Amino acid sequence: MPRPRSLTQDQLAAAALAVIDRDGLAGLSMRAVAKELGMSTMGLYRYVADRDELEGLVVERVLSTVDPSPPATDAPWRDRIEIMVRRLRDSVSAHPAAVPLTMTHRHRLPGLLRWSESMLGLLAEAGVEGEQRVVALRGLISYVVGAIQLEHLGSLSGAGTVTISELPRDRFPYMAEAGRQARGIDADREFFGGLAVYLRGLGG
Amino acid sequence: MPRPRSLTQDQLAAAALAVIDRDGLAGLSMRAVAKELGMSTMGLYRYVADRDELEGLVVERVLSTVDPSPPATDAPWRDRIEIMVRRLRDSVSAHPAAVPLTMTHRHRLPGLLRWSESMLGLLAEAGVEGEQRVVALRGLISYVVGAIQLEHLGSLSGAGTVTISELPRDRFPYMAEAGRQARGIDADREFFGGLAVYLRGLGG
DNA sequence: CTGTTAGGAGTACGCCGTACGCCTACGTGA
DNA sequence: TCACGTAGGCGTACGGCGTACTCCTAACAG
Repeated sequence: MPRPRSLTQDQLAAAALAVIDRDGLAGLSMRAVAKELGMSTMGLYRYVADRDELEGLVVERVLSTVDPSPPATDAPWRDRIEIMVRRLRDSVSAHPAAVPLTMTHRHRLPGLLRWSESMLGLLAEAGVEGEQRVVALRGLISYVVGAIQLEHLGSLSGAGTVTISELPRDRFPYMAEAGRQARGIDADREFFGGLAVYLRGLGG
Repeated sequence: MPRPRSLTQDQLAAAALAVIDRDGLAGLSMRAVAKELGMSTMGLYRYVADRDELEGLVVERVLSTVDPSPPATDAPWRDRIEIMVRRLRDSVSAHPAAVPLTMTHRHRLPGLLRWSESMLGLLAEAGVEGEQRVVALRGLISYVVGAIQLEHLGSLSGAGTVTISELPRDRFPYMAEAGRQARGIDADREFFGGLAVYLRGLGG
C-alpha cells in the first residue's frame, strides 16, 4: 500500500561513483551526490542510513563487475588464477579514485564470495590442501590488495623512483640500481611479475 | 637571533599518535592534537603546513622504529627476510589505528629506504637478479602492505568467517570448508604462511 | 637596546554529516 | 470513494572540521 520508491540504491551508488570519478574521492559528499541526482541533500537519507552505507554501495557496485565464475579454459591452473586476478584488478582499476574505499569496506562484499569460491577450486586443483589452502587464498588476496593500492598511490616509475635513483650510490648501491631498472618496468609487468612469484611458490 | 622553537615536529607526531591510539583515527583533528599539547589550535600551524603534513609525521614516527639493518645472523636468507618483514609488521601493528595513514603517506618514508636496501641485498643473496629483483621487492612490499591491512580491518577468524561458514554448502563447498579451517589459524600463522609461499616462489 | 621571530589566543569562514520538521503526492484496503 | 500510511521533497539548524587572519607578548642575537 505504500508509495513505490523512485530510486534504487544502485542508482545512488552510480551517482556517487560519477562524483568520485569526476572530482576525486575528496569531492564525495552527501551534498555532491544529492546534486548529482538533482534532489535535496536530505533526500539521500531515505535510501541510506549514513555516508558509510553509501560508500559501501559504491564498493559493491565497483566489484559487481567482476566475473566470479572460473574461466572456461583448459589452460593450466596458474593461467586461470591469473585470469581471475586480472578480472578483479581490471574492475578496481576502472575507478582508481575509489580504491581507498574498496579497502575500507571489504565487509559487505557478496560478489567476492563467489570469486573466492572459484579461486579455492583452482587452488585445490593446484594441489593445495587443508589449512594451506586458506592461507594461500588470503595470501593471494593480500598481494592483490597491496599491489593494487601501491599501483594507484604512486607508481613504480613515478616521482618516487627519481628520488631513489638519486640516492648516494655508496650507501645505497642496490637501491640505485633498482631505481635504474625500475624505469623499464611498466605497471602490468610489475603486477603480474609479482603474482607469478607467488604462484610459483604455491605449487610443484 | 630569533626566538628558539619550543617544540619539535616529532613532539607533534607523538601527540598526534597519542590521540590516535586513544580515540582512534576518527578522533584525530587539529583541535584534538592542540589540546593534547596544551596549546591553541592554530599554534600547530607554526610547525606544520596542514593536517596532511602532520599525518606524514605520524607515519614517519611509526616507521622510524623499524630497524633497517640486515640481521646479523648466518641463518639462510629466507629466515633473514622473514626477520626484516617481522620488524616492519611489529612496528606498524603497535599502532593499529594508524594503519590507514601508513598506506596513504608512503611517499616521505626515508626510513624505509634503508630497509629496502637491506632487503635488496638479501634478494641478491637469494640469487634474484636484474629486473626480477625490483619486481620481487615490490611484490614483497605489496604482500606485506596488503596482509597488514587485511589483518587490521577485520581478521580472518572474526565476524566475517562466521558468515562464510554459514554459506549454502551446495553452492559454496570450498568456502564452507575454508571457513571451518580458518578458525584454527591465528593471524601470525596466516601472515607468515603467506609470506612463506611468496619466498618459496623466489628462489631455489 | 633593538630587531626579529616564535608563542599564544581568538575570531571567522566555508565546508561537512546529519537530526528534525513540514507539507505534498501517491497507491491501496476499507 | 476516501482515508491512511508511506515516500518525496525542501529547508533549517547544530556541532565539528580545516584553516586564514589579526593582535599582542616573550625571548633571544647583534
